[in-house]
Amino acid sequence: MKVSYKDDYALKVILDLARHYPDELVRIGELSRRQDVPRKFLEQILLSLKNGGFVQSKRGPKGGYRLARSPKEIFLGEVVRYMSGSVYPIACINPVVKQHCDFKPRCVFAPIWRKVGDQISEVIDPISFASLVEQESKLQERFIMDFQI
Amino acid sequence: MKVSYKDDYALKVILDLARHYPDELVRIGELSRRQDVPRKFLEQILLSLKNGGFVQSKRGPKGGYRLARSPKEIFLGEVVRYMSGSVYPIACINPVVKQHCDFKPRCVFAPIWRKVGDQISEVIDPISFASLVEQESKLQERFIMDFQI
DNA sequence: ATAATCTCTACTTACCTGATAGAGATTATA
DNA sequence: TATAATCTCTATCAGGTAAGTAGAGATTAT
Repeated sequence: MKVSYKDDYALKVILDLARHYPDELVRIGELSRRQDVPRKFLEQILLSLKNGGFVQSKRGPKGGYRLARSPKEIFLGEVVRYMSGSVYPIACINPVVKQHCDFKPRCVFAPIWRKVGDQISEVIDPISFASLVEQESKLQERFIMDFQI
Repeated sequence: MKVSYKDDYALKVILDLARHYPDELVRIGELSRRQDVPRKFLEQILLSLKNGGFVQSKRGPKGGYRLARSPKEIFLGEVVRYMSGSVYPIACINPVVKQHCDFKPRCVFAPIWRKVGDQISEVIDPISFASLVEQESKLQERFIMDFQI
C-alpha cells in the first residue's frame, strides 16, 4: 500500500464532507480551497468517489457534494482499498490481479506479504470517518487550550 | 511500503545466497538464471546490496558473491527498508523525508499511517533469511510428498 | 597474457502521477 | 425562458520513476 497524493486528497475531502454531514451540500470550490487541492484535479477525484458510492452530487446553483452514507458507516479501509486498489505490498498477492509468479507453491515470501496486508487492514478497517471527526475536534480543543496557556 | 520488482529480486537473490552460505561464491550469471532476473539489472542490484553491507564480492575467475553476514543475522525488515527506503505508506511520516504538511499538529491521519508502518515492521523485522531457508526446505519436502502421493 | 569475473556510469523506454483544459449537461431563479 | 452556477466527462500534458540495456573499465586466477 502506498498512499498517494490523490488518495490523501480523497481522504481529506471525505473527512471535510463528514464534518458537514448531513445538512449541507459543499461545492468543489470550497473543498478545493479548504483542503488545498487543485480544483480540476479534485473534480476527477470527486467523480471517482461518486462512482465508488462514497459521495452524492447535485448540479446547478446551490449544487454540491455530500456523503452518500453516514460517516459512521464509511471506513478508512474501504476508501483506501477503493482508491489505491489494494492494501497488499506486492501485486502477486492481490486477488484481483491475475499475475502470478511461477514459483508460487514454494514461495516463502507470499505468506509474509499476505500477513502484512492483513495487518494493515486490521489498522484501517475499523476506523470510521465519524470517529475521525470526533478525534479531530478533540485535537482542536487541545490546540486551543495550549494556545491560551 | 511497496515491494517493487527490484526489491523482490533483491530478496530472492539474498535468499539464494543464504542457501549457499558460507562456503560458495555464486556468480551473477547463476543468480540471474536461477532467480530469473535480467543479468544487467541484477548487476546493479548486487552493487547496491554490496554498498548496503549485505553481500561481499570477489572479482576475476572463480569470483562471485556471498553474504557479508550469517543469514541468521540478516533480517527481512532491514533489506526492505534499505531497498525501498521506508516502511511507511506516506512520505510525511517518514522521518528521513523533511517534507511536512501544513496541518500537521491537527492531522488525524498521521498517527494512523505511523501505526500502519509500525505494524509492518513488526511482521518483517523478526524474519531472518536463515528462517526463510528453513521454511523453504519444509515447503520443498511437502511438495515432494504431495508429488509422490 | 588471457579470460573470467565484478564495477561503474550513462542511457533508454514505458508507464504512472499529478495536474490542466475545455466543451457539455443540469438546475435554480429572476 | 434566459442566465449563471454548478457538476460531468474526456483528452491532453509534463515530469518523474521503474525496469531494463549498453559498454568500457578494473581486478584476479591460471
